[in-house]
Amino acid sequence: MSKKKSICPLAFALDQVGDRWTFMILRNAFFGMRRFSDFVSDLGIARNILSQRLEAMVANGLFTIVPSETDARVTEYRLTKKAKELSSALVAMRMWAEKWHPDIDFKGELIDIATHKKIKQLRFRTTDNQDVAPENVRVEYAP
Amino acid sequence: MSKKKSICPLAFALDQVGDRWTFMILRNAFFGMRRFSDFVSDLGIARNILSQRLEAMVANGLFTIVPSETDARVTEYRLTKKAKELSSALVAMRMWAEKWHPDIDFKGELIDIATHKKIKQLRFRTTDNQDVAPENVRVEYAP
DNA sequence: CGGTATCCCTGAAGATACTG
DNA sequence: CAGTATCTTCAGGGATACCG
Repeated sequence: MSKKKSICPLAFALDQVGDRWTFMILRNAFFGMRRFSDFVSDLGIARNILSQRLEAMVANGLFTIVPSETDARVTEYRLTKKAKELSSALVAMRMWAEKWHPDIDFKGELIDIATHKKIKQLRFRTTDNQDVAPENVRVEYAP
Repeated sequence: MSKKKSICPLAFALDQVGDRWTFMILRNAFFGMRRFSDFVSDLGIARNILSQRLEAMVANGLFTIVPSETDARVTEYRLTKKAKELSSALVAMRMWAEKWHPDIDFKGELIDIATHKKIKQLRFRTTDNQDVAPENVRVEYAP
């Protein structure tokens, strides 16, 4: 490994969330998990490691620490907007896994909370709001 | 670490592409890279590690090995459809990085190859083709 | 060219005990 | 409860030499 300041956005993103534990922590957080001990017991992660990850995630603006309103001794890790917007990437990975491994019995389904219908595909939009299929998206470099 | 057969689709996906090198290899492959030595020299990855990764990726159906048509001695790693469809997830991560770190000078831009317009947002669609914004997508569990 | 076979070594993860 | 502080282990990565 050992990459310094990479100009690749993907590498950059991976610097922040490319770690396996970070992903799993995020996943649990998306499901409403907010407390240190809950992460420990659910993920089976060592306390010191979790501590490191959370610290980094706070530093990267993925979590904000908030004292619980109900119990003063309890601290809550709340997802920031930045973190929440990463869910699209996780959803994309989930859809991919479901599509290519239909044999596996995954739990849960992606739904639109407004209409309650199942999510089937991912799309993109141009700056002028035109629909674009994923396979038509490319990275282009200016000379 | 140490997760066996996890029922979480995200964990499952990470088992296949959750490794840093795998991500970078994929990225390069999306840009047309196909040969062993090219990955070695561009990524700076150790040969044995690259070998391991490629082997796993072939086993997971991300690459197919094809003898080069131009040079018989050369082997090509070609992305499968499965791998290509993962690009959506990478694009999502790229968009996220660009949005939240506009200060960074990332190279290249996402464009629609049909109209050549810039890609701005990611959307989803329900099974009956209705548009859904990312923030309205949730995972729901059946009792 | 496209790997395989070794050896080494570091850094990340785990376990555990302790603290505010 | 939510961490911190240590200690230890081990596997993953790097370097290098070699092979078909």
